Amino acid sequence: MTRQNQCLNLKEFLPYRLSIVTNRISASFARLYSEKFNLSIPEWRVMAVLGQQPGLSADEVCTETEMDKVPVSRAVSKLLGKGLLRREFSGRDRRRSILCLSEAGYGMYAQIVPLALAYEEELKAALTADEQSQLEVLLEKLRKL
Amino acid sequence: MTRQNQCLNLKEFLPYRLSIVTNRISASFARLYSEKFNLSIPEWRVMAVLGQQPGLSADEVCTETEMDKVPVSRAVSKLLGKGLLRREFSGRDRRRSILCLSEAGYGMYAQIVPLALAYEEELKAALTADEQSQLEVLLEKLRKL
DNA sequence: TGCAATTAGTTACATTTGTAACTATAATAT
DNA sequence: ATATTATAGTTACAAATGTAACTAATTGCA
Repeated sequence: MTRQNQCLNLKEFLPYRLSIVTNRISASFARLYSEKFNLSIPEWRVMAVLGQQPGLSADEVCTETEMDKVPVSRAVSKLLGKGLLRREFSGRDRRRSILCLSEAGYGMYAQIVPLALAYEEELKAALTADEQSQLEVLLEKLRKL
Repeated sequence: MTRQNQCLNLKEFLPYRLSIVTNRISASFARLYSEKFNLSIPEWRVMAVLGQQPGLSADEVCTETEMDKVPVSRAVSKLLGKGLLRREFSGRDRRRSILCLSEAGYGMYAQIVPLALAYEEELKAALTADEQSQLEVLLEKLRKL
């Protein structure tokens, strides 16, 4: 048995390739909003989900974004501190928070969304229409694992 | 102009979907080797590249793995401490390190490689042959961005 | 030669992150 | 009713990470 049998070609290894590509994309998109708006990745994620679905609890933000509750809690308190978020607590269950973007938060969100969409278009522009729909299918299949 | 125009559907947003899928995959693969062999992700990456290409310098490990030199330096010193790596310094340029897996390192590497390949097979098993080759093409195109 | 600029790698410090413990409220069971 | 368990969210502490400063060796060039 030669060493070749026990060798892994990292550059062809699927999890590795996925993470290289994804990390690059995440990082360059993050630069877009962190430089201009001074938001961390978790902060942006919380804003993104609340922009679309106002009134979620912190817990619902966790499930929507697949984030842990600790980073969500920290992002929420930072966003509250910056005045980008409003928080109430449910009357029925006083543990449960009700989170919405504030006016300032919506203003910032409305500025970031076009940047995000433009960035996505830029990515898609590198792919043919067929490849774009293939990517949809592939991501969906891998997600379901 | 309605709010809908400024709204981003996070679940359909490409960078977001990519990062969810990739992070899940990375995390579940990392569990495989971190639980059994107590390796961090950077440590595994360094071992993986040296298993394939013995004798690289730390700097070359950086370029091969797309890691920063600081995490590489830390991973290397941990691996040296665990006896999984051997290090010499080049005679021609005494700054330059020459890194190889030790016997123990090869032993561990040889145990992890089959796990890695099996995990990759498991991922690929969720895809048809066509989809597998599409994924190759897509990753390559996105990488080149 | 010798002095500035580069390069390889490490260290220090601040920031981020993750795990686990904790508080407060609500639901469940006896 | 009350004790137990579960849930929402926060806090504390340890570990990981990134940026920038640092050391040591080499190169380039005047």
